[in-house]
Amino acid sequence: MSTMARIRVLTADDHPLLREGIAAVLQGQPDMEVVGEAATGREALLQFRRLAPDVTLMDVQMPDVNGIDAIHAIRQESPDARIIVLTTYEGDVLASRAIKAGAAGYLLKGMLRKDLIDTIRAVHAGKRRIPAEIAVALAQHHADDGLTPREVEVLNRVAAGHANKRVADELAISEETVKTHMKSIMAKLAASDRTHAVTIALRRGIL
Amino acid sequence: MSTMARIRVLTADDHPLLREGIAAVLQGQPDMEVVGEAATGREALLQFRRLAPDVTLMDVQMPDVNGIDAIHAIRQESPDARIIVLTTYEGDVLASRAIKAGAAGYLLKGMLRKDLIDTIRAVHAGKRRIPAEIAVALAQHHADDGLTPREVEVLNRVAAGHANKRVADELAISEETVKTHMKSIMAKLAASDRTHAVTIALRRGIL
DNA sequence: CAGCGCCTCCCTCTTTCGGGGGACTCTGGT
DNA sequence: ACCAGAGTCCCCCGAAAGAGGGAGGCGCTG
Repeated sequence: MSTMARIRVLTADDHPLLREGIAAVLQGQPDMEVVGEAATGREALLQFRRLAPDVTLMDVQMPDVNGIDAIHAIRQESPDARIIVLTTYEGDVLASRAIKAGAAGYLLKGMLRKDLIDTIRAVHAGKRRIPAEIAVALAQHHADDGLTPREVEVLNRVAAGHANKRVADELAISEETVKTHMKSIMAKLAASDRTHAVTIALRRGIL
Repeated sequence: MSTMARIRVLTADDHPLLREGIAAVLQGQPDMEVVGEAATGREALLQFRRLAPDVTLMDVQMPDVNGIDAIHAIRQESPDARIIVLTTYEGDVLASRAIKAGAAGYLLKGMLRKDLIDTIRAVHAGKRRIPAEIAVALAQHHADDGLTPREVEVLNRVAAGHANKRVADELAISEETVKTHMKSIMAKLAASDRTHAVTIALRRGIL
């Protein structure tokens, strides 16, 4: 046991109390240890470079640089980095982005200690661990999510209460184009009107 | 020291990891101890009755019964219960409701260990601890937002993409009345249109 | 190079919103 | 007894939104 190398874990979360909780749980495990902590995405990247942890637990919503971008950055430098996303369920879009960014595991903060340590061990062993509820959500919306950058830009302004005409002026395009974008947004999200589209987008984490 | 009674704390949060973190922090303090945990509002109420803790740490968003209602229920039975709300910042409405429900403290999950133990000690001593950022948010939207139950009902359906006419049918009132409600909703939230109203309501935690 | 997705623009027509009024009940509190 | 707030209903009217088309350019990839 003492000769066996422990799993070195880096935790990245903007909630100190949660990091404390993770540390407390891992401290009770003989085969793992927290070697570093980060409160922002930028910090996470720096700490990853410095420590080269075996497993990284990464929150998606962090100040400075968000978790998704941090995962991208880390995996660009170290394509075999083992990263687990740790989050309260924020909508399927964030989940799917995290998976696409290269996360090997997805943990909900509501999960138990056992799930945490199981997932860490599994991911460290090179496996992937995506909970069923997330997988289902991904499958359900696999085809549709894809709003284009322009569409997101339009929807953002619409959510802010801007009329089509005003959005058109802001983006320096014609009102007709904005209406075209709105049509395709509502079709993609299966929304009955612009208000519904905004509701869906906010709940899914698109906006 | 050993003769001094310790502050008995109950934690209510649906995130086991966070409860673990709190427990870990309090374990390091000689004058406090976690005597119970709850994962839902209902559990929190039951545990409170059973344990009569000195201080209760309560999350606002929990399954079953939410934190605000749980605070109401507890303070109705024990008006001198000392309760601290613990949450990720969800918008000022939840904060103000929690304060009104009788919370003596408001803690953000992003806060440090020191803030946690300081607030617990202060609240246990009968003081109130509301962070400046929350106080400012409360002052800005001074008199709460004050959407009436009926208005929330209307806005909920509007958020779901229902036209005024349809909302009218669902609530068995005339379309004119729905329009009147929408006018007052938009005025209260200072929204430029229905879509903006929904955005604001979702971000503030009203919907 | 043909096709596809993205972005852009235009037209018509109907429905829906939203601003501006006013007005009637009922309730709870001063 | 009175007044404020909530909830209801009604009017007019201009502006916006949405459903229905069509259409062209541009960049990427098979």
